[in-house]
Amino acid sequence: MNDNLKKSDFFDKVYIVALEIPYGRVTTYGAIANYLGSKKSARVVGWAMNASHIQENIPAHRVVNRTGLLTGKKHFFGINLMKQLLESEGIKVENDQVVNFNNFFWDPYIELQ
DNA sequence: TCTATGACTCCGG
DNA sequence: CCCGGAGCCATAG
Repeated sequence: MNDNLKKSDFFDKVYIVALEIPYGRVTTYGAIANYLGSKKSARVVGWAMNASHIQENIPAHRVVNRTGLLTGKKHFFGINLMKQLLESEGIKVENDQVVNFNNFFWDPYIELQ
């Protein structure tokens, strides 16, 4: 039926966009939601990230909230894992927040067009 | 079916 | 940006 296809559609898109995030760059839940056409569905993007553990190679650590705060860090195995992953990519994280976030921000709506 | 929840965001102060 | 309040939408129970 078309409903099972429809159900995985949004999550699948989120995963695709997440995989398109370049190394050493970060984006926001709202940016992904906006790219998918539902700017208001930022929380759902968070849900997709929460369920992204079923998928492999999903760089969920590159997705932060609009201020660059690592709101999802507690959902990683280690509390410092998200920070470590970002810093390993050259992104400075201080007090659970990305330093110079605007400089690393990658907007799929603009980059992917 | 309905209610509650949340890895969010926008708005006004 | 900080703070409090409201809106949004898919999932879980």
